[in-house]
Amino acid sequence: MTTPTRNADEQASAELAHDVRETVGRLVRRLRAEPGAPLAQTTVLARIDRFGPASVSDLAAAEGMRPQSMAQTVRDLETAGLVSRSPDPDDRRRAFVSLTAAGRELLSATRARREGRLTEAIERDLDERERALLREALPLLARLADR
Amino acid sequence: MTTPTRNADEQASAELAHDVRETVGRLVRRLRAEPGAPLAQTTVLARIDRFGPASVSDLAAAEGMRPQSMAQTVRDLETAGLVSRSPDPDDRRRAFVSLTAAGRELLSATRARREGRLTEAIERDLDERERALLREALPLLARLADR
DNA sequence: TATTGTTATACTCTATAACTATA
DNA sequence: TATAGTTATAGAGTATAACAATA
Repeated sequence: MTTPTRNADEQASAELAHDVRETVGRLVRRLRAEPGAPLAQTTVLARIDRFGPASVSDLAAAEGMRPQSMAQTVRDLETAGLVSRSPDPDDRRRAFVSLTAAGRELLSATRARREGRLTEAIERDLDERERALLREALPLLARLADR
Repeated sequence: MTTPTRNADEQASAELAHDVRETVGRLVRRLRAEPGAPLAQTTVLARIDRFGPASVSDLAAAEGMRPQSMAQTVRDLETAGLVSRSPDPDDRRRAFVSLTAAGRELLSATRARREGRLTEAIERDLDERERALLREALPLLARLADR
């Protein structure tokens, strides 16, 4: 028999793990259900707008997904005319993905609707202390994701 | 032109929203990639184990998804022999979903592997202060999901 | 050899629509 | 009428495998 403390800690961590899975699941379901462009595409669009043009590999690494998966998302965005590619002159394997005028327009329109309502919810349903708490907690979740 | 403060706040919230989307996306991708039963099934199994038998509707509400979607997950679990149903004698439309011996066994085996490693990561990569912070932050994310 | 990127394919997850049975 | 549940179907999202081109 191990010590009661050890067991209690493990139990607490297991319950926290369950709560993390459930909360994250609920949130991603909710975000996906929002009107407008698909979540994965919108996130990539917002990332390019915020951090600038990037290669498919860079985008994949930033989102923590496989390059093949990101290639699909970028292809869909390109087909929709929301991004375009310009070859990297220094490395002909690479290409920079950047927003087209249409992509910027869609992003603005989305933001006029307050970023698919998540931004609105953050402003309306959380106070400043809670927003600060959330800002502190996100890196912890990222650490769990990147372990 | 609106006040600079208003714009700065909106900007900060929009960036927080982006970070939430990205972090949650990364985490759910990582959880899905874990070996063992599919994430959605494991979560339902863990929920029944923690909170006891429940109807499909109850489970759907708890996870914030449609009853039709939960019906699929429960059907898959039943096909795999991990859960069974017992009719509610008071309401013949309803049935309680509970774990079978095989379901309990799978859950134990999963926990022997430390709950798909998320529990392990929580214990190993976070200190007590960070775990407390995470516990505080989860309800905020849930609020954003349930708004 | 390693890296960047691609297409083909398949699986998980979850939604909407349309339905049955019971309350 | 409302609620609990189901099946059918479709779409988003992402992975693995296999490949081509460039470094």
